[in-house]
Parts: sequence; C-alpha cells; structure tokens
Amino acid sequence: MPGVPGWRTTATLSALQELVEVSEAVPSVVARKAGLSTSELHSLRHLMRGPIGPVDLAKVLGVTSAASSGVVDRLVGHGHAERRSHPGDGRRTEVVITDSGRAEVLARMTPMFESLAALDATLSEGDRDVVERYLRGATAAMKNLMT
Amino acid sequence: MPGVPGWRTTATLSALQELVEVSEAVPSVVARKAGLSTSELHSLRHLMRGPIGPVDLAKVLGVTSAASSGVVDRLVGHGHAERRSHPGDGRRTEVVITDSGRAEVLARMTPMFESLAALDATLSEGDRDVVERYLRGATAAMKNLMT
DNA sequence: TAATGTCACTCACCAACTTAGTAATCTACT
DNA sequence: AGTAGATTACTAAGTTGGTGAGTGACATTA
Repeated sequence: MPGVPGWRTTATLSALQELVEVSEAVPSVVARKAGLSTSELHSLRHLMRGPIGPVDLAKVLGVTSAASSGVVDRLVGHGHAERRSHPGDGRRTEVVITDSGRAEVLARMTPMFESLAALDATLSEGDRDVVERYLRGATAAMKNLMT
Repeated sequence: MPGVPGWRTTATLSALQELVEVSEAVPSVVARKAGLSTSELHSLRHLMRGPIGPVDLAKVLGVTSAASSGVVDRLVGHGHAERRSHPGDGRRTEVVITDSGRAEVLARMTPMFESLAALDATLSEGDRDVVERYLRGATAAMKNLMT
C-alpha cells in the first residue's frame, strides 16, 4: 500500500494491485469505444449467459430497477437486446440479447480471452492450482470489503 | 466465456473472471459506504501516494479537468483534501490529502490488505513467481483491450 | 518581448442515476 | 372464491457527476 509507512509490498501484491487497477479502468474505456454506457456493456456481457428480467439485471448492475429499465430501453434502441414476455408469468419481461449485441461483446472481448487462454496454456498442472488458489483468496478478500 | 459455445473455460480462467467481476463492483460499493463518489474515493486512494495537480488527477481518473476540478471541490468540502499553491509555478495547485482523508482510506482498505498479506505469506518463493507472472500476463491482456 | 502553451477554473448542458409512485399480475390466507 | 399483500415493470421528477467550450493567470519558447 503505497504512501503508508510500514507496509512491505511484495511482487505479487503489487502485480495484483496493478491488475485490479486496470480491470477497474477497462469497462469505461471499452464501453466508450463501443458507444455504450458501462451499465449497457455490463448488461450485455451478462446477457450472454442467458435471458434475465429487469429486476434481476438491476441486482447484477447494483442499481435500482428504475435505472435498469432505462438501460434495457437503450439496449433495445441500439438493437442489442429485445424484450420478450415471460411465458407463465404475466408480470415478467425477459430481456434477450440479439445477434448484434452478441457480436458487439465478442468483438470487444475475444482478443482478451485469447491472450488469457494462451497464458493459461503456459501453466503446468501444479501451477494452475497455485494460481487458482491465489485468485480465489484475493477474490474473497475483496468481497469482504463489500459486506 | 459463458454463453459462447466452443470456449473451454479452465479453473484459473473462471477464478480470474470472478476476481475481475468483484474488483469492478468493489469501488462503487465501498464509495457508497464512505459517502463518496467513486471518483472521490479513487482520487483519495491515489492521493495517498503524494500530492498531485487537478490536471494530472484528471488523467488518473480518466475524466476531463473540468470534472476533476469538481472532484477536488467535493474532497475539500468533506475535509479529506486541501489545495496548496505550488511553490515555483504560479499556475499550479497541489492537492494534498488530509489526515481525515487518509483515515477514511485506511479504514476502508486495511482489512483487505491484511487478508492479502496473509494470503501472500502462504506462498513459497517459487509459487510467488508463478503467480506474479500470471498476474502480469493477465494485466497485459486487459491493457490491450484499452488501446 | 511577443506568441504560444499550460493550468485551474467556471459555465451551460446532458446522460444516467435516484426516489416516489402506478398499474398489472401473481400468491397466500381464510 | 375473494381479498390482502408481494412482486414486476415501468414512468415522472429531481439530483449528481460528467462533457465541451471558453477565461484569466502564469510559464516557456522563438
């Protein structure tokens, strides 16, 4: 932790910090390039996993359902998503990603996933375990911050 | 990459994805708890490293200098930072973090750094190299996305 | 010393969020 | 079966934090 005397910072710790810093900066930069807001891109990324309703989408985004309603409006306006009425529950709407939305996400994210897959391939079986354990531990440490 | 057929997702890859997802969610949650905007918290974290001018702060935040001027206003309003005139350059203002600001950051971030230090301590010398190399590689992959 | 560049700031405007409230529909209780 | 309470999606109005354009003070360069 730079600026705090008495904190001995290891190589892994500073590498992790840099990763986190970058991963916080990425969404806004990538969204800008795609002509979307960060919430729209975040929604699109989540919609790749399957349809979801506006209320659940709001929980994913960490915003109110009123806000997510507007996000879906804009996504539909861009042609990146569609609203479908839920079969069996008349209140629900399902938001479904379109081919256009899918293409947008893939265009932006594929290069990264290819690099990561290549990086992953350089790890031995044992290395993979070490790295995974570290990543899970770091994730847990950050999750605690949010409670 | 969930939702994309033909993507074999490894344990490390999914762990990394979760880490990135969490690290993207953390700032807004933590900032809310501190009664600050994400930009204010981000600025405060950077100000721990030393004084900086509004224009450079804007570059760090990825916003215009007009916006960072407002950020500094609010930080000063909260008592978390001060403006100092730069000695030797009459145009410049230096933004300096106050004890209040420092305390705010430490209160929010210390638990995480303690967890991470503990996690780090469980790594052998060789493990540390493996993990660092992976983190640096992942960081590079994400940086490419921004270019 | 004149021209150009940089820094911090202000102003008007805009996008994306919030809170508050509505109508439609589903669920549970008696 | 009928009604009270939840839940879902949405709308309206207000707030916040950003942008783009432009200003004055000071610094740097030709």
